[in-house]
Amino acid sequence: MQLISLGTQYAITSLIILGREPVGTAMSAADLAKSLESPSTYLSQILAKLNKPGIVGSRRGLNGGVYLRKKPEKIRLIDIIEAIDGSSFFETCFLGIKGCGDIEPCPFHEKWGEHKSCILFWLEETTLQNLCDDVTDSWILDRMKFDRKGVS
Amino acid sequence: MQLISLGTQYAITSLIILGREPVGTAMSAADLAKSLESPSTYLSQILAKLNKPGIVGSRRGLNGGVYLRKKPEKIRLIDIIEAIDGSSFFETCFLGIKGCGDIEPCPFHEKWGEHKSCILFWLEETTLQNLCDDVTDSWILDRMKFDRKGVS
DNA sequence: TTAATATCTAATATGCGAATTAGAATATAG
DNA sequence: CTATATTCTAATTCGCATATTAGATATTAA
Repeated sequence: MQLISLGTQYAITSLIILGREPVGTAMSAADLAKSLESPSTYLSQILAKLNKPGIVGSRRGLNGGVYLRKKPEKIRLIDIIEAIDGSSFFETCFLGIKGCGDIEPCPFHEKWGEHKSCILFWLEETTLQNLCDDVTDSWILDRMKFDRKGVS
Repeated sequence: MQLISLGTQYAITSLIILGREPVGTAMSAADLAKSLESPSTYLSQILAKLNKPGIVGSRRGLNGGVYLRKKPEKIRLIDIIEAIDGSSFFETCFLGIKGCGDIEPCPFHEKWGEHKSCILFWLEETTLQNLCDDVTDSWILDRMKFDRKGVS
């Protein structure tokens, strides 16, 4: 059991790597995938889902790749999660009872609602910038497995 | 995405129904399954997992079934969840980074840890008795789809 | 214009939890 | 003892999220 899917985990880690470069810097899905040890075309598909909400853009061809379209402080964690997983986690009943709601609540409705709100608030206020700030250089270097051009 | 599995949802609802009867009252998995609209042998397997931790016992044969072995106020929600789903939710990293921990934390480690602790505390202090108390008669009747012997 | 590099798209495969099924074992009532 | 009700066990099937693959399309550098 996980709150977010594997695909979203890949996406967030990719964006943390991307977010440490100047906005607009492109990285290929293949390079990012090498870092994450994930299949590159699969990562490509995942990152493409961040295109519609305007989080990233992409360029085909030589020196192309995926790049941020917003400043990291404008990208909220919840936006990334919703783009890929949707918002089902925040909408479903703890007991899986259909029809559960304020009118006919299951015995978990109120308390579980509080917990969900608490998590939701956190995901809304946390930005990619916060994540990039929290990450140590050694942590990120451990995950930069590709050869960066121009970096010895 | 869900915090608990479908099987655990079935188990909790079954126990709520059982918990409203005197301790020791047996109900067949088939009857309970009718209430939950779940396959009965599947429910049987799920409820069997509550046997080892001493939450329920079972009797084969005519008038047999599954019965509570503890008072509802002694059965904690967390015990039910761990018996079926295990405790992976409370042990895994938000980002799925292996090696994530206090020593080499991922950028979510601390905050996510707080949220998990908060939920864990709730699941530890909530008992089956609490759930049975919170449930309204009409709610439970909606879920009692089988013919109860001796009840008109 | 050509070769190399990438994304994009869609179809397919894989793996795992969920669900089903069939039959064996056990208990009870009469 | 027999018929019936029930759990127990293990094998199988199903469905979906995850992952892979192949080919089309686009871009750039030279």
